[in-house]
Amino acid sequence: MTHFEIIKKKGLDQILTKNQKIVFNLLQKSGEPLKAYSILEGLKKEGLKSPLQIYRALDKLVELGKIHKIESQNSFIVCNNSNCAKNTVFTICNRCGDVKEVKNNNLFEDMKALGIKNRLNVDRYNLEFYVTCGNCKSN
Amino acid sequence: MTHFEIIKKKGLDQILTKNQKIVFNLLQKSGEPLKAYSILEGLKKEGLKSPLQIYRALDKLVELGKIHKIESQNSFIVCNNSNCAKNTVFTICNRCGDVKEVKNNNLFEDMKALGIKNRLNVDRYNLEFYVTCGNCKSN
DNA sequence: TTATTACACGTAATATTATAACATACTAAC
DNA sequence: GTTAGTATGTTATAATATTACGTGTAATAA
Repeated sequence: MTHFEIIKKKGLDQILTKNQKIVFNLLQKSGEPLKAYSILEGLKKEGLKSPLQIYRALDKLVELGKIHKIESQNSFIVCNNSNCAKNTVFTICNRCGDVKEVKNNNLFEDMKALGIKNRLNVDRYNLEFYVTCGNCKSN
Repeated sequence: MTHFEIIKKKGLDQILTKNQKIVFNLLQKSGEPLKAYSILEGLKKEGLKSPLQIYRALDKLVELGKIHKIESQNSFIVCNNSNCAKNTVFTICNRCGDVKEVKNNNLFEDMKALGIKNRLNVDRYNLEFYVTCGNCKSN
């Protein structure tokens, strides 16, 4: 096994490159979903200048499963769920857009069973629950 | 009850306007997901000229539940499922991007139960199964 | 009747999101 | 030392979506 293959095998522990680290750290610090161009804004001071630098890092981080893309918002959020295997379950508030990753393990088990039951031969899934969040409900 | 309210109540049977009809018919004829700008291309001959004309029609059709948006592709497809209540379950092929709306009623029941079980107070959900489609598997 | 409201439509300009194309550099494998 | 694989940097451009403003039309309210 070559050095590269070893690193690839490590998956989540793969060593991040400079730009990947910078982008990942910002997302982690934020804790909420950020858009590519707002990440770029936030990282001008780190020397990042072009959208492509951001998108390349984001693509890689998604591929590694360290972050997820919320498609309906074109935003990115740090993965909150060590054993999601790139499957994603989010709640998204209808009113304020607030996003939370659902971590409940039973839910992941149930979803897996659902794919099998329906013979869909699923590699991966993305589930978005549109809800009214607690905050919006009380206001 | 006013005339407008009556029409709104009718929901799926609401009378479509000229542009909404044109866009819906193209989507229906196509049977597969189309993107806004390719819809625009296809409808130049019908006199539609600007993206906004397309987006306005698409927004309304989504709101009425006559079509769905596939967020990860920025594409739109005719709803295939009379009782989906705007809930969506798609299979999306990892390789060729082919999209199919899943119609299985038991699946919708199971999803509903899942939302309740997890106390997520779900208004609506979108579920995307990433698969390798039959076509791509055999090739 | 005359406002007024609610929509639908048309058009131009612009904003936002994402990628193509090309050049350079680093590191590991052979 | 050469090759392959990957990361980086930069400019330009493509693809997706919305803002802002103006017009028309039909239903409702005064």
